[in-house]
Amino acid sequence: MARPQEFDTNDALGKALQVFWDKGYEGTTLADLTEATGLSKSSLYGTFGDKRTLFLAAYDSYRAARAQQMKITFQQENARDAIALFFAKIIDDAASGSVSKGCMSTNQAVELAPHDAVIRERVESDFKLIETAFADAIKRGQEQGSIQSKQDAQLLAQMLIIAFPGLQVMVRAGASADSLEGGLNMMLSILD
Amino acid sequence: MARPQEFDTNDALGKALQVFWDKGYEGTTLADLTEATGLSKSSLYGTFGDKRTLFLAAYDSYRAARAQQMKITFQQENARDAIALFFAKIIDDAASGSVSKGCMSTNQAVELAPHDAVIRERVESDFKLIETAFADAIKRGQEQGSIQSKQDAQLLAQMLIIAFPGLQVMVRAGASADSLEGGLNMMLSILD
DNA sequence: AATATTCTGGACCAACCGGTCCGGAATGTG
DNA sequence: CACATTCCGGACCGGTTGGTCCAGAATATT
Repeated sequence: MARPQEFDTNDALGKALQVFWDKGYEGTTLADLTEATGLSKSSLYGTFGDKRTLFLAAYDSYRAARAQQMKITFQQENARDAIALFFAKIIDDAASGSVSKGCMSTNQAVELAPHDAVIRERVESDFKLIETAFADAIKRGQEQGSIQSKQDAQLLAQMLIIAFPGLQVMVRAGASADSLEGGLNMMLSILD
Repeated sequence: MARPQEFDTNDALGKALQVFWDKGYEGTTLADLTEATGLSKSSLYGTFGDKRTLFLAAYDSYRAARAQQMKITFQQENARDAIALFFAKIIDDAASGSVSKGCMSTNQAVELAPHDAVIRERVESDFKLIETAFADAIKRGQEQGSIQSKQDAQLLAQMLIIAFPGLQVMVRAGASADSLEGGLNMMLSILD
């Protein structure tokens, strides 16, 4: 009955996400988005609504994907390895040749969160999710013996959640993997 | 002979800085700047040049002021106290009622540094300066006994320099002082 | 093949962007 | 008091912004 959509909605959302992730909200123009997705303004608008709505959709897809990735990472049997792996992946991002975009939630914590309650809520929720994953992993590690420190799991998680955006900012600013690994390992050594 | 400037250049630069610091580069319009400084476009332009030049001047004044503050903080006799004080000041920023702007270099690491070599150089230089101050303080603390850890001072400094932007991002995103203190103290405990 | 429906490209829009410029106001000097 | 000099408000500019809209192309159904 109707003409079918010629493009893949999810694919277009993913392309838009890459731009927002890289350039931020303000730094991204509609021209950037049409170029990246290959769509015209009207298709973009008809499908996703205005710029902000598109941004939120893209950001939410990012958040869901990252949450899923994290979940998988923390399924690692050895809890201490899981935590180390989680951070190692961030640093790997710095080592890979291409320009690193860091973590979008961290970027948004800086760009929009201070003046946009909707974004701030999402950012806080993301950090909380990670902190909880840390805390759970630490408790598990303390039970299984992979984490020998008897320190309070919640406090240890609060320490790690500070390191997370720290690393992400460093990666986005162009720090080398080498210079980050040393400091990270030192911090993780407190788990032993 | 000539009509004297009616405004204080440094004062105007400071006002402009506040806006850039709060809203970022892209998020700040010339209208914001004229409103904050009370100057007209032509005065702003004649005194400081274009937006980017003004931004760099404001940013550099920020960097100089912060470097000076840091220097004073690290003059604290007890090296371990100096480090703790340095971080405590960041968290105090979160506790003070007004909206926290975080650290401008951290903000710029996210906003402009990835696509602007000039800014990136400044950001990297700032982080390096802090890392060096950490390393020096740690060595000093190890000598004087205020820092008991025998770990390599450089590695410890690399750990702390990861925490720095981490805390700043958290503060800017609106984290409470309480939730940050625990994690911070845990990290600092590695110095003991 | 005809048709109804929906997609899509690009013209179009008002508002705002950073930046320029000029004419008049203000002021220190002689 | 007159003048040279500098400051400064705001008009003005071209380009870009996010956003709207419509005419025509494309297609699943009948």
